[in-house]
Amino acid sequence: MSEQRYEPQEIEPRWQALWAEERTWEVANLDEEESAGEPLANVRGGAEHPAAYVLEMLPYPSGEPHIGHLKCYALGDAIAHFQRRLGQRVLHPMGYDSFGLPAENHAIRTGVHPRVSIAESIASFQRQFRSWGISIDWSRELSTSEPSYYRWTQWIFLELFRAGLAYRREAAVKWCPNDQTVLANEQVDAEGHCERCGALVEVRQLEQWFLRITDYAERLLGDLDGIDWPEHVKTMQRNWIGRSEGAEVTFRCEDFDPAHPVDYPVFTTRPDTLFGATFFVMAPEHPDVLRLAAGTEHEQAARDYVNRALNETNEERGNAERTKTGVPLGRTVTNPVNGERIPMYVADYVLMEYGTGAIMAVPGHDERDYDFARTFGLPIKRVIAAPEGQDGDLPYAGDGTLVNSHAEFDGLGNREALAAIVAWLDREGKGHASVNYRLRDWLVSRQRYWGCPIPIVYCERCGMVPVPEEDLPVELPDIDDYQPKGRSPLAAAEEWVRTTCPSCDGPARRETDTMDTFVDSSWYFLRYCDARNSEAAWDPAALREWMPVDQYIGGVEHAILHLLYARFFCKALADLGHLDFQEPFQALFTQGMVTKDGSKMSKSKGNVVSPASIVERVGADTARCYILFVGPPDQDADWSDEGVEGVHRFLGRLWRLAAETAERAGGPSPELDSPDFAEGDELVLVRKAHWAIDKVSGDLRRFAFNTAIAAVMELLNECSRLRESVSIESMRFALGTAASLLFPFAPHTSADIYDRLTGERVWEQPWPEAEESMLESDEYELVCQVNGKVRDRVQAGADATPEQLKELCRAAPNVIAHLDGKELVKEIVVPGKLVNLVVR
RNA sequence: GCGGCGGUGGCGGAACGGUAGACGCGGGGCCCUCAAAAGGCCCUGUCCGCAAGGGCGUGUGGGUUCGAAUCCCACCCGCCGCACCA
Repeated sequence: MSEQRYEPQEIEPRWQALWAEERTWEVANLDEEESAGEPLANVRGGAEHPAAYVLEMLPYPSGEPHIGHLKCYALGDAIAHFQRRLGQRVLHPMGYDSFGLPAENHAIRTGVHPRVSIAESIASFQRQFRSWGISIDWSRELSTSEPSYYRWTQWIFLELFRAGLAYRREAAVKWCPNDQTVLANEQVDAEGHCERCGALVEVRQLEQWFLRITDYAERLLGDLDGIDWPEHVKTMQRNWIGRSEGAEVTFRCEDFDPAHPVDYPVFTTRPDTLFGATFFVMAPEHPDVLRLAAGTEHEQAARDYVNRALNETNEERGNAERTKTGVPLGRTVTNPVNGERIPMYVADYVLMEYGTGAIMAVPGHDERDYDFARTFGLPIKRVIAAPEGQDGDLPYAGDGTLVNSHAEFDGLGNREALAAIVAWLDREGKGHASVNYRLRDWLVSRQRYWGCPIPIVYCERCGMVPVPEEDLPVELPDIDDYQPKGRSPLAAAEEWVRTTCPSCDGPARRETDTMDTFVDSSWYFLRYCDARNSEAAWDPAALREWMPVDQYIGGVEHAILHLLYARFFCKALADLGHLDFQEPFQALFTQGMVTKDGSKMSKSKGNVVSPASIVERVGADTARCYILFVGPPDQDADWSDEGVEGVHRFLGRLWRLAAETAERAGGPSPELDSPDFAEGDELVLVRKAHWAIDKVSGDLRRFAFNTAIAAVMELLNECSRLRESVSIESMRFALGTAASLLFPFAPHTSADIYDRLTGERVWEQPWPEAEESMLESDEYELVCQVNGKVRDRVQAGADATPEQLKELCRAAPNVIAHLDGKELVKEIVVPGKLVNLVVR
């Protein structure tokens, strides 16, 4: 018998070539399949089989894939394979998020067109995905920077524009004075520096494009309840949306111009403390601040303060620890509930973006207002008394009884009073119940080259005009100079910019900003369903077949942005009649990071593990199994080369024992049935195989890949232990089962083993089912406890009655020793497990 | 500060309220070999003991229970997210 070596370098390319040749993982849409006549290999009976959509977040193709990609796709592939073998038609596509800053920055440095560098990266990603053996339907591959894709990104933008969901507005944006460009939020570090050049970022007022995601705040919040996502991701989204219930209350300013009083609404979550308002504060950005201060003794001070505040970074302003600053405006407003005139201030602790940009200050019951009042010597009034026995020191933010307010409300519990005061305000026309959100509209314009052009032209006569659908895509022109100079590099492409108005044929200019890349990735999962459609973004029938995504997989770093934007797109598109579902991702799995020596892999730390080198050394199956075996996939995992070796040894042992068994059996034979009349060691091994089927199936359903692989290891250990004492048939069954179970994790090795043993294709086999009778045995080890401590173990029959079990336990030698001279108080029997004797 | 997650051998990690430490790594011993690599077999929480066996053990302190890593209360530590959001 020849000694055989496990050689993944030979095995893996062989199976990859077969899968590529036969296009094994392609699935057709049902309508295409009917007309095409020739069903693809893995379309089993078409419509009879339920559709499943398994999707990993699409990669940003920069350089080469890293270990995090390997983990993500190994994980998704395991799920996709499992679902296929459960009889589902599985859509498992791949694409590239290929617009974006890294490619553009590379172009600025090297002069290489982003299209060229992106194409190289994509080629590298494709090569590696194939070398990892990921079961991808390549017929649906897409790249967001291709005109055939972004044509539809533009179409969606125009749909949103027509619905009023895309609009232009002046806003404060991040501006880098060195690079002369607006920056994406994600390009500004925590200290407010430009990620690229390190300059301190400024805030500028510029007209920008926004998407009206705030219209969807309530639905984005509410619909979280109906989707199967990790709780922490839902929590993050809830916090980000930041819903607050309260009231809008109007304060009137009459001393600015008594003939024309001005009303200033404020938002408060505590209208019950309205009687405690002793001053009023406006944000420095509030448009009326300077007008109010004009002509008062505070005019200059207010002007200086506003200027200083506007030039401060968010980081400085956002620091709640520092002493409160502000300047009086020399004006007063009237508190609507008691007619008191209270002074107005401007202070930077009030934010223009939240609520109305002005607040009523209640220093007795709000910590920030309290700090401000202490600094400026303003009155602090208690209007809520803490319950008996509780520390009610001011500022007191807890519940209690209203005091010092008004005869009508004093003595009420504050929650009750809140409702009563809001009702009163409503009746008097001075306020109403209101809900506020932290969520802001999504700024989508970028003064950047490598992005999707915004399909709008500006005409002197007609104003802002959408590009007609038949003229899409507005293609991104080639340019020579990628350097941003305070406006989009596209603005220099004069020939491209100059155009004619679609509406009046007069001279017009194109929008030169491009879209945030998060727009591109907010709908790509829809395009996969009908990726080659040149007539429309998708055929609604294709979406009905596949959407929503049954299992989405990716990193937590997208917990808010991408996942929130994609949800918003679906809701908006559904409202416009393009979709008939509200949520894109029915279930979400967030994978943990892969670290090295406990820290994040990075080039500067020199601790980067390259998937390509691992695959070259030990094979893709080892790499994939290791990364799933090392720990629960939602947790961070530390890369260990020794651990990789361990998994490699396991695959080698499995493969060698299988190859040897196949040889001993005289080559492959198709039947792989569970041997019927096994006994002794035979039975032990066959039972172990059925146990493994049961264990791996359950573990796969709950994404416990680490314990699933461990179960196959246990099965192999049992095979090794019993190799001399069991029949070739039992061994074939056990090893074939091991390969079958391991296929979702180590597809090449498993396919090879299964082929050697049976001559059949493991991916075409249905997922094995454990025989119920094989999961029970007629004897088991009964644990005998005395006072909850294990004292002995004895063999017990599966059908023994509780009485018999007690009897067995009492007779166990070491139990007898512990019962000596004690009084038996109680006997607990857990059939199949243990007996616990309680003694005194 | 608010919210979320976590704390188990030398290490990664297992464990429907029912045998704590599966599986793997690392370590030790042995076999094969002229030797090594590769491979195979055995041991491996800790302390006492020749052994049989026993004590102690899941961040800390309490509680519920016949029985707690698991449930409850209080606390300590670590990680992540948000943070002057009225």
